[in-house]
Parts: sequence; structure tokens; C-alpha cells
Amino acid sequence: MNVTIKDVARAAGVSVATVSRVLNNSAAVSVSAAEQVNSAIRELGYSPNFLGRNLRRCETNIILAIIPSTEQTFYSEIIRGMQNAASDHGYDILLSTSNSTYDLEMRLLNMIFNRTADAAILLGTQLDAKTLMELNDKYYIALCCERVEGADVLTVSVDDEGGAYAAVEYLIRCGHKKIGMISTSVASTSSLDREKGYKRAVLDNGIPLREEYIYKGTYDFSHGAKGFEYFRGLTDPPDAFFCVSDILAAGVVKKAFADGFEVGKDISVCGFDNISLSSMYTPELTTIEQPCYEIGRTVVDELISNINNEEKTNKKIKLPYKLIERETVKKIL
Amino acid sequence: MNVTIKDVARAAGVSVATVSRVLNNSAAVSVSAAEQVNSAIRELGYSPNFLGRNLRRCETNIILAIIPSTEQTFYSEIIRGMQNAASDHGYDILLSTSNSTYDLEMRLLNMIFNRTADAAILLGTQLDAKTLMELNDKYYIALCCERVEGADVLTVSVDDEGGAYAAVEYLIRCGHKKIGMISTSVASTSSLDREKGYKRAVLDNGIPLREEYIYKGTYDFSHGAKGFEYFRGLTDPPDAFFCVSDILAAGVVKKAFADGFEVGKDISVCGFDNISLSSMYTPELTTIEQPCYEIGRTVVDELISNINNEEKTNKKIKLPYKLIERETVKKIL
DNA sequence: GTGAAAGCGCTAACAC
DNA sequence: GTGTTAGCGCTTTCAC
Repeated sequence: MNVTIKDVARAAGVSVATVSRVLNNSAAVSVSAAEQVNSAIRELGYSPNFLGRNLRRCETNIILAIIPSTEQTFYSEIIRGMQNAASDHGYDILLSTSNSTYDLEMRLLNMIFNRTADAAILLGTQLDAKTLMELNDKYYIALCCERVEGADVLTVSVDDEGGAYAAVEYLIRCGHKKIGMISTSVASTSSLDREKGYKRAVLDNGIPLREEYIYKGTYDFSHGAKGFEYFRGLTDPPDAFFCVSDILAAGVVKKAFADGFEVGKDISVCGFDNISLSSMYTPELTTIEQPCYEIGRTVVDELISNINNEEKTNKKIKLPYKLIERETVKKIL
Repeated sequence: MNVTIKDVARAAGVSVATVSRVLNNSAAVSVSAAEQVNSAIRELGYSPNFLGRNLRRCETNIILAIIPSTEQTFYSEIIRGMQNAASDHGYDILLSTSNSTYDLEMRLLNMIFNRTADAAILLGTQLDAKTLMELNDKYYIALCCERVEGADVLTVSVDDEGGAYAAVEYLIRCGHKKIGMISTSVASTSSLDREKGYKRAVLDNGIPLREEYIYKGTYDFSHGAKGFEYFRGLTDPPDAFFCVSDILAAGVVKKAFADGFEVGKDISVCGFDNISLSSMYTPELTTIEQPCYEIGRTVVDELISNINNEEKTNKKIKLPYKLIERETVKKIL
């Protein structure tokens, strides 16, 4: 059943070295020999065993991307970007999901320890800076979407702080002064950076910063509604809401509607990510778009350049966001 | 840098065979030797090179799952099911996306040809029955969610026809007699099976079958609106709509609302899948739920049993659906 | 309970 | 332009 390079060599009447040469185009081979080999390959239905090749070469040309879950639909474009970039360099991207779990993430990282993968990209990690730095010393890793404070590791993400700043400033420009933010209390640098942007935009525009205007929940849809309820309970509730994700924004839109508010007329909501849901919703979500495809391409390009250059750069790259004006923000002025 | 089993053996003062034995628990080793080895492993930070192991064993314990894209959020639970089942048998699931592209799918399948993966699961394939059967002869493959007509290959999916039948019968029970169906014209057996279910339910209930009541588009959200528009253009339009997916159902709900219809009061809509979007929508989507987690577990369990038994069963398994009553269906009676 | 050694399939010196 | 061969890191007989 398992036809090997030896079988091909025998059938073609040449040595295994010659077969290997035509397989890899690694050296000149006479046309006649090449023909011989190729027809033998075809006849025998030969396919090179990469376990042998990879062992010999000490490389797999596989990059592992570890994502928390495939539930987050906005990973989809990132992955497409990764794949295209990888393909350009002869690499393949393989995905696996960690369920945001330390144990599973470690088990998957094992693939780089045991040489089953050449590198790993972490889209949201449970590991701390110290561990990450140690890994980065011995292996090729990159962070994507979520940076880790203090980790000097190649990181590619959107400009979270700038995006949040733009969102809030847009809300202010539309006439809003009481702006609530729905963020998360989970350890997430993207949320933290977006909070920074929110605060800076508020302050820069001469609006007093109120701590009670920042609600922190989880990334779950239900926390959109919970956040909205929380704000409605305040004596002086906000009339505009900046959410750290579109899922959360959708949550407040749904809850607000259920409570009799017309979003985009009575109150305003702005999300972040621009996932496909955002334009499927009624009303359609105004949001900050991440350049997902570009993010994916960039991590992989940089990671492979690290692999090839043997001089890790550990760049921290922030790609530009884009404000997408749709229907959930009311222009008061 | 690369510490191997030899280094461990040397450091522990034993042979590589002994190290291998403690690594795999494959044979009795004296406690003292085992301790020696384990501490050497710890000291040297040794991690076995799986390329060597896999080459030797002719197996990788990796199952490749090829999905069209991660955009379809309902794969998420399927994957979780796959992972858990795989983990129970000492396997890992790796994902890759084919973008519904023949070339990319083939490139990924290459991983089973070149022994980088032990088996592959196809969630919606571009390959035809003949190719699939040939692959199934030489390798371990399985189909998930989408069967292929005439392919005698292990297949696990929801009971598509039964689910559609249940949806349409529910609509009828709620008092509807004019039921339109929004399906797809792409080659998809799940759509075809759901059409069968629709037709059977209509006929079984003494309602005449009208060909113009079946609209065929793509899986794209926009085709929900297009389908709705098409139906509104009919001289005698339906007042209930069964959609082949929740995305499509969401499309008709949004369009209907924009056109001034109150879904769940003026007209009814029922989807399929029960993706997370369905309960985030306003109104929330009535739909047919797929047992995603179970589907994932089942394919992997059966696939691994095929691998172990050396006697492929090629079962065709249809798992039960569940009607989820929410807000988009009006009860006329 | 342990070690020596063959060999998994492949690539890449090296010699011719 | 081609063949011989060592060896990648590992597991597993086989002998002791």
C-alpha cells in the first residue's frame, strides 16, 4: 500500500537521489531520467511522505493559529489573510481552538515543542508575558489581535485606542455629551486600550470623566442588555453608548428596542469590529472596522520573515481602523 | 538547542530504549532508572520530536477538519464536539478552511496523502462521489453536515428532510396554507433534502404544491431579501416562509420589516440551524436546531472506530433536529 | 529490566 | 548528471 521513494526509484530505474531531485527541483536532472521518474510516480500513485521529509529538513512549513473559538465570526477574514500570506511563502495555516483555556492552549502549543509545527500565532492567549517571552526565545510565536502587556513578542492588531477615540469623538461630534462605555472586565488588552481611547476622547473634548459611565461585563451578548440596564438605573443615564464589540452593541440595541427606545433616534450606539452581523441588524450598527484581512496577512508575513532571518524583530504593529457610519447613531446637531 | 532522546539517555546514564520506554510507558522500567530519566528530561527541557515518532509509527494522531470557512458560526459547536471526542481517543483536531474551493480543498487533502494527518473530515466538499469513494478506499475520510449523493462514505448530519418537514408542518399547524420556501441553487444536498421535506409536508397536508413557491438563491444573507422581494412580486404571495438557513431567515425578517411588515404578526418566518444570531435578532427567530455538538462528536467517534477496526463501516448517520419556537411565527388559529 | 541495532522515508553531502 | 550513503529522532524487536 505505502509506496515510497525507493519504489519509485526502482520502477524508474534510477537512484532515490534522482527521484528526490525531481521531487524538489533541487538539482539538474536529465530530461530522460526526469520523464522516467515522473511516469513512475504517476503509475504508482506516489505521494512523498512528509514525515520523512520534515524530519530530515527539521521543518514542516506549517503555522499553527490558535484561536479561542470559531464563534467569533470576525476571525474568518483574518484567517483568510493568514492563509494567503502563508501560501505565498509555501506555508500552510492550521487552526485550532483553545476555548480560552490555559490547558488546551498549552496542549496545542505542544505542536511547536514537538516540531509538528514551525510556529504558532495566538489570537488571544491565556499565557502571561513571562511565559510568552520564554517561548519566543526558543520558538517562533506571534500575537494577533490581543497584545500582552510587557511581552516583547511580535504583535499585530488594530489600533484599538485610536479606534475607540475615533468612535467617541464621532459620538461627540454628533452632539452627544453623556457617553457610556460598555467594556469587559476579563483580562483583555484590547478592551483596556479601547477604554484608554474612550477616556482620552472624553477628556480632550472637555467632558468630565465619570467612572460610573464605564460598565464592565464579559464579551457575551447578554452583557449588552445588562450594561444598558445598568446605565438606565443611573440617576443621570447616558444617551450614547460606545461598546467594545459589535456583539455587545447588538445586545444594547436589542434591549433598548425592547424597552421602547428607538436606537438612532432616542439614543445612539457605536460598536467595534464590524462583523457581518452589524449590517444584518435592524437598525444597522455604526461601528469601527478592523482591517481583518490585512491583520492576518501582516502577522504571517512578519512571522515568516522572523523565521527566515534568524533575527527576530518582535515588532508591535497597529493597523488603521475605519469608522463605518450606519444607523445606530443619532445626529443631534 | 535541539535536545534529543540521545541527550536524555546520556544525561540519565541509560540507553535511548529505556528513555523511550518511560516516555511511552511501553514496558517495565526500574523505578531508579525512571527517576533518572525523568529528572534528565526536566533538566534538559526535553520534548520528544514527533516527526521522528510519527515517522516510525506511521501515524500522527491528527485529524484534519476541512471547513468552507469559519464565517458560518454554527461550525463552532461542531468543532467543540469533534475536539472532545478526538481528545478522548488521544487525537487532535486541526482545522483548515477551503473557501469552498476545489483547489484549496485538494491542497489540504494533501495532508492525508503525505501522512501529515491520519484522516480528514469534510464539512461541505467540492469533490464528487467518485473521487470521494477513491479517497475512502485508500485513506480515512468522513463527510459532515453535507452528504454527497452516491458517495458510500461515512457521513454524519442532521436529519435535514425530517427537520424541514417539521418546520413546514409547524407552520401549517399554526394556520398557514401559503408557505414559500427559500432554498439555494448551489449544489448542496442539505438544501435538496430540506426541499424534499418541505414538499412532503405540504403534500401530506393536502396543500397543492406550487413550483413558484420555491425560491432558489445562494446562502448569502442578501438572498433572504431577494427571495422575499421575489415572493412579494407574485400575484398570490405566501404569508409564511421556510428558509434553508437562519442567515436567510434573518434576511427576510430584515427586509420584511423594512417593507413595513411585522414578522410574527403579519407574516411568519422559520429558519434552520439555530445559530447564535437567531436569538440575538429582533424578533427572535423560530428555527430548527441542529445538534451540532453531537454531530461533531459522532463523526469523530465513528471515524476513529474506522481507523481502529480496519473495517470501514461507511455509516450514514442522521441525528435528530429540534424545533425551537420563538417569535417569528404567527399562530393564526 | 536493559541495551544494541535496525529501520521508518526522506534529503543532501560527497564522490564519481 | 547520477549514485552511494549517512543520518534526521524515534520506536521496537531481539538478545541478554
